[in-house]
Amino acid sequence: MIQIQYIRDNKAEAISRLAVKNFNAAELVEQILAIDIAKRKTQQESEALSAEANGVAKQVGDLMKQGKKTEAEEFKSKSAALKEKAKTLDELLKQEDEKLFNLLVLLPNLPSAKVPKGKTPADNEKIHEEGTIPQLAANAKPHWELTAQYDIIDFELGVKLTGAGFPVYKGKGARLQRALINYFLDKATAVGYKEIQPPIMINRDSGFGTGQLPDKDGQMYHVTVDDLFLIPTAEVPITNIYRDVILKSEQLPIKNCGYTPCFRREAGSYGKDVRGLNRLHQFDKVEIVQVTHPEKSYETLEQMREYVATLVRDLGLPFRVLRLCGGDMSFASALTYDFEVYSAAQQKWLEISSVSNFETFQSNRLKLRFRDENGKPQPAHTLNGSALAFPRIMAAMLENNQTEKGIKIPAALVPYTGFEWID
RNA sequence: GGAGGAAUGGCAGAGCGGUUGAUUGCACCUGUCUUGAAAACAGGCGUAGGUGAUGAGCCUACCGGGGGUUCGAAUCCCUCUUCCUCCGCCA
Repeated sequence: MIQIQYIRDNKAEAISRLAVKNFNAAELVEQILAIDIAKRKTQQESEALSAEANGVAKQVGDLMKQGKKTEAEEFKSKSAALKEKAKTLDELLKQEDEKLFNLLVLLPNLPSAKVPKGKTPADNEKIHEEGTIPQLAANAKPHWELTAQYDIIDFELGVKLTGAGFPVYKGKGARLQRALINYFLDKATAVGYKEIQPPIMINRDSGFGTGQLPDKDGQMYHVTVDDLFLIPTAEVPITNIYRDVILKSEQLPIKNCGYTPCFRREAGSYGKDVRGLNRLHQFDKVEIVQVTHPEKSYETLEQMREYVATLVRDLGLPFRVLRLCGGDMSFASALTYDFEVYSAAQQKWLEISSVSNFETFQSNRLKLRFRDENGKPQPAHTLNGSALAFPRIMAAMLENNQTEKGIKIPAALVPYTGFEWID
């Protein structure tokens, strides 16, 4: 969430920056500032009354000590009257506070200066492309045919057990999945990320902290009896570790990683884009999360981008990196890079990672702060990225590496799979 | 699931209706002393909001969360959460 102080001081700038995200903030900002003024006025009046009442109550105490009961009674009723007045004001203050908060959370994060203008994915800026797109034989198959042919992922069985979008990995498919978990975690820990194994259900406070709640609750699976949510990404629990925490500056940067299954309802998305592994309700992912000093976050973002690039490169997959335009960015992000791999049989680019800097947007919600040089708490910056999301990596690997004699496992993974071919 | 007990500042631990934002110890910071360090001594050391110049100062709120009683609550009552002990069940 954006800090009210920023909006007070930089109204015009806030509006124009949000316009890059195609968000028309003018009216909302006006409402926010109006309520902010009203709220502060109420607060001042209420606090003045409280101060007076506190003074009177103290006098009651003093008089009681001196045994002047009659006089004390006088002050008692005076204090009671003050309290009555303050109560009404407090009621109003509470309402105004809530109203302000409810409006404030409607504002998306401000995009950084580098974010290109644009409305659709077509406006994203391609900043990098590497690897060669394999020329497949004419009879090359999409991954959902390959998985059936080699009996490594069973979509129908998943439908039987659970429903569409919950595939069952079998045999070498399951082993390959397990290899990816270990491979990506080993890579991440080797460059200094601490491995975390978090709960895969989270409460409302956590959902709010990283920005999934209140607005995107429909995208998460909700365990209603306990009011818990299945995580859509490990980002949620791993970042919420630092909710309500004031870090020492020497603790920064914090680098965490974690493997978890991820659950997404993906309500309303059907059709050919969701075929096979392209879009699932449950999938596996290794996530990297960092908490940094505000001055270091963009440097860190580039490091994370380069790290993710090494992962894709080592798997031998052709990929490209996009800087997302304002219209395609998430609500909470200030700058996002998407990684896409080319899935040669489907002949399309599939998103396999998203690396973002949230600046203080999540920190403000989380109350995640660090003590600066002067010992004062101020919000830290949070970042995260997929490193990587498995299903589409799997799809591209299966399709791009298919041969007459089977599917070739990338050399980097062989120590983890224990086999070179799926055949 | 049942029965008890507890939750106070970074940690430990007082306070159980009236200058208590909160005794004290440890940790931490500054100063004196010292060639330097330790020790000793002196002082400082929470968060948020408001006001003010994003200073000093002042005001308000916060002793697990929420609500209540009272002129006044960390202190009394209700409720929720978490932890501990005992019983039951169980991977």
